[in-house]
Amino acid sequence: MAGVSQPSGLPAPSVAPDARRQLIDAALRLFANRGFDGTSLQDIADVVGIRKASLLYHFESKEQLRLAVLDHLLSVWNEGLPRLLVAAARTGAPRFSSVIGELVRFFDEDPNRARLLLRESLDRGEDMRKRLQTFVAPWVGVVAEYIRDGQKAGDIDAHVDPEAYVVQIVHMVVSGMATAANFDHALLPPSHPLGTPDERHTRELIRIARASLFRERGTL
Amino acid sequence: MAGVSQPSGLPAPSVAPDARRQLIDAALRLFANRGFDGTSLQDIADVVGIRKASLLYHFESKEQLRLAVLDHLLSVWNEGLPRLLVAAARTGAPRFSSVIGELVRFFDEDPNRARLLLRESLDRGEDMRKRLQTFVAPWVGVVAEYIRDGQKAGDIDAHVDPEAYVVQIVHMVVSGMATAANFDHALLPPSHPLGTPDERHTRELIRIARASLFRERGTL
DNA sequence: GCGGTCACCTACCAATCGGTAGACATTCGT
DNA sequence: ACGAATGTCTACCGATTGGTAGGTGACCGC
Repeated sequence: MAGVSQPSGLPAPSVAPDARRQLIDAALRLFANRGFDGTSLQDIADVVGIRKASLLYHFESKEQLRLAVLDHLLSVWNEGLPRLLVAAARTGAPRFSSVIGELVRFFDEDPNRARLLLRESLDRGEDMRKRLQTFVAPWVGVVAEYIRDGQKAGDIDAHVDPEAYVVQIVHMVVSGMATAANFDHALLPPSHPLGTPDERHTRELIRIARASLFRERGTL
Repeated sequence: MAGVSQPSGLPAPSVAPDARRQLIDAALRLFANRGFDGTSLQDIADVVGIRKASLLYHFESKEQLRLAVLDHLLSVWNEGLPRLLVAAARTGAPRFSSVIGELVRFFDEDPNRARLLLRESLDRGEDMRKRLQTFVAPWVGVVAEYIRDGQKAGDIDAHVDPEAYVVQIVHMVVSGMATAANFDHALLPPSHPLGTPDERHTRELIRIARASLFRERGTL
């Protein structure tokens, strides 16, 4: 039935330098946009151009592919971490701009990252909690400590709850990037003197983060 | 038009008057927690205690059940809208507290609402965009107008982009409530002098919203 | 030349998916 | 009392799912 259209004798050796990598990339994109349950192994194999059975040669199960995608994402995050901590080592407003800039950049580079993270924490909260505890919690602690320094020095509002503040901002960035295209474009007029919905979204995000942090109103 | 309740003309209620309602409730919970694709009609029927075929008597397809769940959710939202607009009709700080309080309450009442909304905008952004445009955009406009009044009166920061601000805060509330249990508990220590992670989350959310809105630092 | 491993393939499987057909019982207006 | 809805059931369907079995060719060190 359903005579599978065997395209040909498949003469192409199909270089396939890093099929594994290609599969992870395709899976990231599909998982992020359709969800884990909404994506079949067939879908992923089709994108890469191999058979489903060949996919299962590289990853012994769908679950393990999921883990590989997540591991890959977190390793990319870890690569960028030093740069972020360097940014956090500055002082005052430059520090603020640098840190939040690095954060935004990571997800702006590929919004699928934000979508996947959001989906994972919806689908498998328990697993995600552990991962966040390992990969993000220490970094949150570092930034929170910088905030406490700022509070002692007097340039950061004493009412700020450092950890909770960082978590909220991260949350805002992640979920914002994940659904910005849908959410903001629906609620913000497409053309406006202040700019495109995306621009207004990002600008206001940074304004909110800054205005709710420093004691004195920032000078833009 | 979708007649909500028959004007006493139809006697029809009969034995299982709320099978439909039960199914919608169960579907909301399951869709919110496992996603649409991660939930089978069998799962939903099991929760209610009927057979899958009986479910399909009430909803002619899974897709229509999805739409019914969404319609129900938005009708509940619409029921609460007047109260929210009354809150918005106040002035100054009380207005702020009332509005954001109503918003938080809606999702706090049942966090599945936030989870479902977030999932829908990830899974079917296009559809969600239209729904938001119909049900939320007008309300965003009203609140934004109030913010503009406040800016003219001088008690709200002139740098605030009214629409973008409202969207950001709504975004923060929705995605915050949707994943609070996982996200915050992972990154905030379970016991802390400032309170539970939930308390700190909500308190900081409101602080951020307020501090980034008013020109003068609010006095709590 | 030869065995082994790698990376892919075809062909298949049991389970589950959303959905249909039709029997059966209860309740209703007439 | 009776026919018609209404709501539930059992039994089934074709398609798709994640996963397995086993074959084939290219390339490797020896």
